[in-house]
Amino acid sequence: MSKEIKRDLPILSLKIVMALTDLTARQIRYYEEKKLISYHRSEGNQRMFSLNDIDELLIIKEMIDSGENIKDIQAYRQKKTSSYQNTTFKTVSDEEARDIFRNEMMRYLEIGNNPLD
DNA sequence: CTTCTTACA
DNA sequence: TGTAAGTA
Repeated sequence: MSKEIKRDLPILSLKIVMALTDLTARQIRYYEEKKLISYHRSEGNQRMFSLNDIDELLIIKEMIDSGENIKDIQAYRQKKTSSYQNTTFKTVSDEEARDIFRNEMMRYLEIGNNPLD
């Protein structure tokens, strides 16, 4: 049996996520509305989050705090999702994965979305 | 008590 | 984004 934690399992309540990310319920729901994050519901239409969701929320929070447009982040995620099929995977740690994701996000936001163009 | 949606400031 | 209102 694996001792690995299933980080993609939605088991966290909004309250916990708020405490873990320092985001308000309003912000989290807003990000969801803008499709900045994928979401899952459970009994009673309650939002449930996974550990991976926490990571993405933290990243998005940084993006927004650093003044990025909702639209750019949204565009990035759509592109990301649609190009997953023929991707070569290699084993990386969660920390590496988060780092890679953040860099990709940063790079994407810097290229082709420059207001000065 | 916690969360949800809708709507207004 | 915050918050009030009426629910589930």
